Amino acid sequence: MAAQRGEGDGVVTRPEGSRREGTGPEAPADVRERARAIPEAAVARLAVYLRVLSGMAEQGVTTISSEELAGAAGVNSAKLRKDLSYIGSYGTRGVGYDVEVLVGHIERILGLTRKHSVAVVGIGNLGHALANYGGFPSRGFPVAALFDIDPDLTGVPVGGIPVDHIDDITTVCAEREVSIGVIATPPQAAQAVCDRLVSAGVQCILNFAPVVLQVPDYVEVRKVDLAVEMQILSFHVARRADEAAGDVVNGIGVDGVVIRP
Amino acid sequence: MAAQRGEGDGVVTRPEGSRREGTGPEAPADVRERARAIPEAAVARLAVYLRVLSGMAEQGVTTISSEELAGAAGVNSAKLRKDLSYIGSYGTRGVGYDVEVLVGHIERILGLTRKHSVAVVGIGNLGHALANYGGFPSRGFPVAALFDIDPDLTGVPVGGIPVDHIDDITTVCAEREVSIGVIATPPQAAQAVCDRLVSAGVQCILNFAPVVLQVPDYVEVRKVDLAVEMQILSFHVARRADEAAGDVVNGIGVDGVVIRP
DNA sequence: CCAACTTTGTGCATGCGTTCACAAGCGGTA
DNA sequence: TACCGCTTGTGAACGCATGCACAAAGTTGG
Repeated sequence: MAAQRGEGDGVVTRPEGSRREGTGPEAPADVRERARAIPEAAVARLAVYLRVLSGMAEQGVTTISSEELAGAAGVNSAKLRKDLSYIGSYGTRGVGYDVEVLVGHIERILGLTRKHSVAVVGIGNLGHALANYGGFPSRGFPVAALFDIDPDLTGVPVGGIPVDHIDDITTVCAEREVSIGVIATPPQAAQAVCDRLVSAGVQCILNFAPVVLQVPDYVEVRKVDLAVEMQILSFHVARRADEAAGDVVNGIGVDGVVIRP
Repeated sequence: MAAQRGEGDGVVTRPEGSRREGTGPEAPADVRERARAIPEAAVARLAVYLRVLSGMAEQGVTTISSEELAGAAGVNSAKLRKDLSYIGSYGTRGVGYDVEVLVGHIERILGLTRKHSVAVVGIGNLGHALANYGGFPSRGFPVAALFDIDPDLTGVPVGGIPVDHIDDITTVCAEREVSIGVIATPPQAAQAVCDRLVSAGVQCILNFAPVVLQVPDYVEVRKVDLAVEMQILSFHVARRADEAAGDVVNGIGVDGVVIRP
């Protein structure tokens, strides 16, 4: 047990849980890796900054201060500066940041200088919406392939891209160099689809199905779970209702539920 | 069997108030406040546990250990137990958790004992998908209203719900007691729609538009930004490519892009 | 009824992420 | 050129979340 080990290893702590691999010897954290050790939370915000900056650039803004950009992105200016400091020092003290320059650097860090072909699996309501979503191609994520298990759908183009049968995932993904897979299937099918994508070499997956996917360590999964989002909001609604009611009937929620055991 | 939300069980363990409060010369930790002090991250995970547990219940599982549940939810078992401890002590040592009981308590905490009517604004591709999405009503989030700015759409039902004009948001939302607003409009319209929802009394918003919404403090906003998700994945793709390429040609990415100037 | 075994609940330590506060650096101005 | 005001970049403090390890509590078997 490496209890008192304070430095050196353990740069990335992934959720261990149930992985399919044994405790394989990970790639040792090398030096270059550390330079790239940008907090996950910061990466998400960088994407937001990028969008704001792009909008600014379109409006002809050439320079922006951390205070302004932070306001537009909805964050604290200190946090913004720290986030930007992870990618380098590209501001000018006393002036601010050059919008164009910053856009370039963020795009580089986020890997947007190369195209990332996307495959969408599951052409139901959501799949249709995703296939037609203009936001993907316009931002460097061309939808290169669509898949469904329904033979009636295969061959029919959706949003200009023909639908292939799910059995062809491996070959089609390899051919079109798909690097990101989007799962928009019913929950029952999600894990199987995920497995196929992984065996087709896809290492990044965006999962809309309400299931917890089991993947090897080297695969990156992000999930968008509408039910979870709704329930988080529900929690806040309830909290608020309790607050309001709690002032009157201490300890008892509006619907009679005991709040404070 | 045990009443899921009986009024009688109120007593419940009140641990000898030995929670940490010595460190804080702050305001005396409000008691009711504590019940509410569930970390945001834990709330999100509770929703996941709930889904897993519901699935277990359907399969006839009556009891589950923290280890099993944690595995199915993709988290560490210690974290799971800590998350559950935030909502109370409902497990049995040596045995595990009663699935039904746990489901009941999580639902109560998440506020799922009451219905939360949802309004979807913007009936484009995504709006259609959301209106037809079965996951909402089945989980206690009935879609009570749809809105769009296009007069051609108003009146036409989508997924069984008629579309109202966006100008009627205030009255319709009040009538149907909408508590959660979903914004699926183009980015340009999002802030205006948001403002209307807020003035209609909606305090929780789920935003799919790629903009940072400005709202009063008392309004809770959660955002689902596909572009950001894709860019985070892109970041990981790039990081990986750098790793691979960096070992061979230091500083130069596989496609010739300079990675570390 | 006791002993051995299982699993929860939680105190504590660790590490990450956020915020504060300020020195360093740069442009403008006299 | 020298000074002044503004803004960046970052060291350090703080707070929250995570993971570990174990006592407490309950069950099972003899």
